[in-house]
Amino acid sequence: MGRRKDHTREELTRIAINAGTELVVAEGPEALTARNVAKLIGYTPGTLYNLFENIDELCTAINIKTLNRFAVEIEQILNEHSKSKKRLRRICQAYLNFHQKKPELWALCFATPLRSLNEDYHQAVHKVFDPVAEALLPISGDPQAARQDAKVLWSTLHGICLLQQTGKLNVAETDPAEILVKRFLDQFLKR
Amino acid sequence: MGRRKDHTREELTRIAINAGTELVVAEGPEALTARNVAKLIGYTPGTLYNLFENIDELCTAINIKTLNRFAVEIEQILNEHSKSKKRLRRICQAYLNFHQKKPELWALCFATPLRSLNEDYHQAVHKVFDPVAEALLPISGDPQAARQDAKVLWSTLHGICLLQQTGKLNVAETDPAEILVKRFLDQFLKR
DNA sequence: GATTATTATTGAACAATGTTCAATAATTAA
DNA sequence: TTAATTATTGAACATTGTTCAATAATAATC
Repeated sequence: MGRRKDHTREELTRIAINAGTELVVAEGPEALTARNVAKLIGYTPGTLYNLFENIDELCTAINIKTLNRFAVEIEQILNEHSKSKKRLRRICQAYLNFHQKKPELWALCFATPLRSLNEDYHQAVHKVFDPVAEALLPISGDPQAARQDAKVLWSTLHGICLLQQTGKLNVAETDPAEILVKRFLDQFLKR
Repeated sequence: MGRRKDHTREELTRIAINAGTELVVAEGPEALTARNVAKLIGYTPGTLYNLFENIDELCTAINIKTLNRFAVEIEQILNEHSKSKKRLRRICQAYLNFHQKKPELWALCFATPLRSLNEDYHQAVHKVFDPVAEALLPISGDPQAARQDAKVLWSTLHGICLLQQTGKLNVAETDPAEILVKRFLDQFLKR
């Protein structure tokens, strides 16, 4: 078959991203292959390389969508609460909720090594990171400290979920992520 | 060629693990392929499958060696220091040092998804984890709290190094891992 | 409307991965 | 010396990512 032009380039890109997302949700990050995505959208692998430089770029595009959705959730939390500590606890809760409800998308976003992270990705990260740093401002003191604390907070959430999901810290007893995050926050916000 | 028997099965296993380690250190985790390792030790890929169930098992074997080395370092730290907080700060420092000096081995151990983690691996994790939980006992109060705090501490270190190495949290400014860990510890040990 | 130019899509190919396993040849046992 | 054992090979298969000339459907031109 030759030229079909059922969709614009932009439409097709969106279709591929959605199909990729479905694949990851249904079968995990390792199911995100060029052939799987192509088959699901009714095209051949070659077409995907018209839309994306490589498969990592498709992966990054999915992650950007994921981050943007999470950013909306954070925005809602900031609107619903005005106290800093309450905000932070709710954001952490939302993070854990995301990890629990969509572990495959979480893994694709945070536990899958990628070769290329473009500017769009870093922008999406900002939309998730900046509100956390802002919520920390009254607690940390100055902006620089708040941003550093936000990185620590983010890293801890990240690490707790990762070690739980990968089982790389399977010692005798297993503590739910919520318990560990609570323990962290109780001490972290004590100021 | 047929049967050579230059080495015992155990020797050959050790040789393969060492070769794999060298490969990872020199060229990163993605260089750890059956063919690369086989070539380096003067055998064919098939031989590796006589020694290991699959390539992940070789990967795990390397990680066990890495963890055991780190466990020795922790042991030394506990011998050199008796104060809990000093111990913990020095352990964190050693962790950061390991990450900085051997980023490829660190990545293989903590940032590479594996399909199988055997009992030997979890035992090696214990040798690194338990001393941290022990050092935390006077600070956390009871043993359960200490173990939970150890998981938090471990997760935070893990997260900070991972986000730095992968560049998945590249916001405007970059803070060295040491700064972030110090900020974490200052608050975490304030009790 | 016929012809030409453009381009979206294909599909076959290549290299590299993990993995298997019958064949083989060197060692060990009888 | 002969037979049994087994460590090692090497070729094969399936699956990856990726490339790119060929193709066929659309768009442009006359």
